[in-house]
Parts: sequence; structure tokens; C-alpha cells
Amino acid sequence: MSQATIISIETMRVACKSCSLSTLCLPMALCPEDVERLEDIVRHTRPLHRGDLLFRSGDRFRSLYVVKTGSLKSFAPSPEGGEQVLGFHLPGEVIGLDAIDRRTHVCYAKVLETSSICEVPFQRLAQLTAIIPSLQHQMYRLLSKEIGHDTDMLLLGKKSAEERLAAFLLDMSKRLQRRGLSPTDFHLSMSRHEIGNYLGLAVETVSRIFTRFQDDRLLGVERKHIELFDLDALETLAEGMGATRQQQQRT
Amino acid sequence: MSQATIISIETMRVACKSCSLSTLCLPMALCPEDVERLEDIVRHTRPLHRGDLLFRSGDRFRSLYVVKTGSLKSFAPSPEGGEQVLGFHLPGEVIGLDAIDRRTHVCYAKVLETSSICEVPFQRLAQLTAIIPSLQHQMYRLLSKEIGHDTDMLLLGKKSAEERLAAFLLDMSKRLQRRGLSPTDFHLSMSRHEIGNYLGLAVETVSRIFTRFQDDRLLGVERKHIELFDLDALETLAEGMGATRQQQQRT
DNA sequence: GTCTACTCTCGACCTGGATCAAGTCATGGA
DNA sequence: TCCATGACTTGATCCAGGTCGAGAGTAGAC
Repeated sequence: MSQATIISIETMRVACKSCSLSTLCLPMALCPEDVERLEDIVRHTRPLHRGDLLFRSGDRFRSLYVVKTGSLKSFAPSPEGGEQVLGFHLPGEVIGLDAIDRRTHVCYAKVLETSSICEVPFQRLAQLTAIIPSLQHQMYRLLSKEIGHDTDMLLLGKKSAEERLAAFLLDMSKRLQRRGLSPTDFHLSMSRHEIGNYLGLAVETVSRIFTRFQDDRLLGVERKHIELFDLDALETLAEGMGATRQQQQRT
Repeated sequence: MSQATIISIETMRVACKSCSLSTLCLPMALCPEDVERLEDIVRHTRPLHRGDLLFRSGDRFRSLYVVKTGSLKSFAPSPEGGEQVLGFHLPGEVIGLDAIDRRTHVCYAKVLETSSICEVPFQRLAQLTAIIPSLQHQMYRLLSKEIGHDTDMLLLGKKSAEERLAAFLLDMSKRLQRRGLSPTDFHLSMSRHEIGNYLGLAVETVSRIFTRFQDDRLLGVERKHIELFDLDALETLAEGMGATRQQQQRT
């Protein structure tokens, strides 16, 4: 099956300037005529549905993708045949930055719920960044931010199961808040299994900790609907100051 | 103590064109006159010694640093007072990419052995990238590569202790090979403690696994000197195909 | 040389979270 | 409506690797 049959791009005029995400996405801090230049290269794809693949591992890298609405997960096939969830992507976030270097995607991006996505051809974007300094700067910041986020995840890998889940929920909370949604009351579009896989925990552990957090009145869970009651307590937990188990590794 | 007393920069003319690392570092694929423009902005610091800090968390971000010889580690202070090792930096590698977005360093970079380092002021580099397309492309690739490497580390966090150490050794091996050194016979400039901290393992575990690998004739260890005997076996181990313990998490 | 301090190794024991096994709910199709 | 399927929860058991304790090298200071 060719890539074309997977995502079915229909080129049409998009208006970045009227997009509610313009403060998160690339046009941030561009003057009106520069936004128009950006609009010229952005392509709009028709909405994708749960289970659709935006790209596959091995696909040639051509474009970055920006989530406009909905959400996606990216994952790599693991050698044993399973999959390893690498991240979740919310509106305003850019997908595909890791493929610039290798010229080829090395992971899959799968749609978790009906989503609309903007496609930004990378070569043309790079040409634009050379003549619009603020866009160039935005790109550097975007790439750097991604490195920072990955580093945070890396630190997470060394924490306990409770710390990981608390950090995950706070991360989602902050990212949703940035796009103007409630930071304390939201819907998780991914399954417990995907959360567990992402955090390196068994589904059962994720489930148990949700229950524990609920018993401790830190949050309320009703299937995929989450309500955070005590952000501070979660923050404290996520920092690794939870309970007694202290004495971090010294070097 | 001010930063100036820590790193003591003495500006002097450096010759990127005669540097053995030019194929790894920024000047890769630049034409001679572009290399000269790059040389104009690169500053040379006098050699730093074991224990010196290149920058501290909280320092304002101004420059990227390229390791010319020697090695460094970067680490973040953990809330409990310990430190969390984020990575090791070998010759030809660029440090500080994660700070572009935040404008401030959020980790420390400490010298592990006598090292010489090139300082590249970021603002001037960004100006140059706007007029030298191949340099811009190189920067995007560099940032993207860093994201890819972090992602690999992230995957590592979900593997067993043996898999982690095998992957760590292979990573070092490949990085050393890229700079033209032996991929099977090298010196680790970091302590067992630092390796363990980096991999999220106790020192004792690192020590035990080194011994086990040695018993299995996969490698030879003599304090910090490492000799890899069976790269294929290590690769197999690192991929998670080691022994029986299979059935990866499905999603 | 000797002291001191540190790094590394190894054995014994303990625990967090994975794994295994059984349910309980939702949801959607016939 | 009932059944099938998949998502989630809960309990019981097990084990990889952390923690503790104790040496054995090694290296720099004097």
C-alpha cells in the first residue's frame, strides 16, 4: 500500500492567521505578510480518523506535521513484535522533527481520535526560515524544546511508578492548558495500555496507581475522563519528594 | 564565584579547516570561504581540567560548545540533593542545544578529563545559518539528531539492566568509531557511579554486569579500560533478544 | 614510604512492580 | 435483546535489581 492511500492529501488554502493555534505553532511572532508566506506552503489534509497512520517507519521524510485538533501517538516497532510508544501529540504540537536528520521516518504516527493536521513541506519551510529570521529562531526553539522535553522524559525513566504517572498527568495538564483548555478536567484519548507502554509500566500498575491516587483524593477518574484535584500534591509526588523513600543516587 | 572565573576564555584564532573533527562538527560540507566565516565566530578556550564546570544550571545561554578533545558529562541537580547524569559528551559533539529554547542552561556540564572546547556564540551562528544554507541544514540535522538520540535513550529506560549496559557500551563504541578511534578497545572516562546514574542502575548492578559480561567472554574490563570481544552478541543483548525473557508489551 | 579517601567488587537480603489469573464493565453488532 | 469483544480493575505470586554491609584494590597527599 502506497503512502498516498493512507493519508489522502487534498491541497487547499488554509488560514494560519485565523487559526486559534497560531500562538503555539510556527507563525508565532511573525508579522502578517510573513504569516501569508507561511500559509502559501502549508497544506491541509482532510480529517483523519482513529487508527489512521499519518506516516510509517521507513517513509521518506518530506514534511513536518502540526496537529490542529485531535491527538496522535507515535511509536516504534520493538524487536519482539510489540510496539513502543514514544509520545503523544496534542493540538499545536509539531510531529516529525526527529526525521530531519535521517531523511526517513523511524517511527509510526497513529491517530488516536478524529484529528485535523497541517502538513508543512520541510524543504520549503527551510527556505522560508532563511529569509524570515524570526521564523528561523522559532524553528531553533521548537527543536530545542523537543530536546528538553525528551530529556525530561529521560529523567522520568528513573523514577518510581507513582512519580511517573504523576509527572505524566501534570505534563498533559500543562500542555492542555497552553492550548487554552482546562488543566484540571480533561479527556485522555489514549488507553491505559498506551499510557503504561509510554511510561514503561504494566497496564495493571497504571490502573492500580490511578485507583490509589483516587483513594488519596488527588484526582477523580471515570474511564478516560480525568479530574485533577490537587495539582500541588501531584507536583510534589512527581518531583520525587513523595513519602519517605529518599536518598537519591549520588555521583 | 562568577562564571568568568570558571572557564577563563581566551579568544584566539582557531582553524576549523585544519581540525580533525571538521567532518563531524559544524563545518561539515561547507566550502572553504564559508568555513572561514565560521572560524571568525568560533572562540577557543584554554584546556579545561577534570572537575571544571563549562556552565552551570541557571547560567544565561549564549553559546554552543563543541568538544575538541577530552570528554564531559552533563547533569541536573535532583531535588533530593543528588545529581542526575543526563549524558556524556565526546569529541566532535555539540553541547548546549537544549538551552536554546529556554535561554538559560538547565543543567551543569562538567569536564571528566583534560579537554579542549570550542565556543560558538549562538546569535552569530544563527546569523550565519541564514546566509549559508548548508550550515542551516547542518544545524537542523544536528538538532534533529539530538532528538533521535534522546529518543533512543528513552527506549533504553524500559529495558533490563543487561540490555542497558550493552546498549551503553555499543553507543560509546559507535561514537568513538565515528571520530576514528577503536570501537572495541577504549577508555571510559566516567566512573561506574556515573554510568549507573546515567543508566538508572545502582553502582553494584553495573559492577556485577561488567563481571558477568566478562565471564561470558563478551568483553574484558580492567578498571576503566574496556575491550569489546563480541559486538554482535552485545548488539543482540541490547536489542532485547537476550535469553528467553520475551513477549514485549503490546498496545 | 604511610595515610586517607575513593572506587570497585561481591554476598545477603528486601521490595517495587511485573506477571499471572480472574473477574467486571462498556460498547457495538446481529 | 443478547452476545462478543475489548478495556479496565483487582488480587496473588514472583523476581530483577536496589539496598546494606563489608572488603579489596588504587591513587593522590605529604
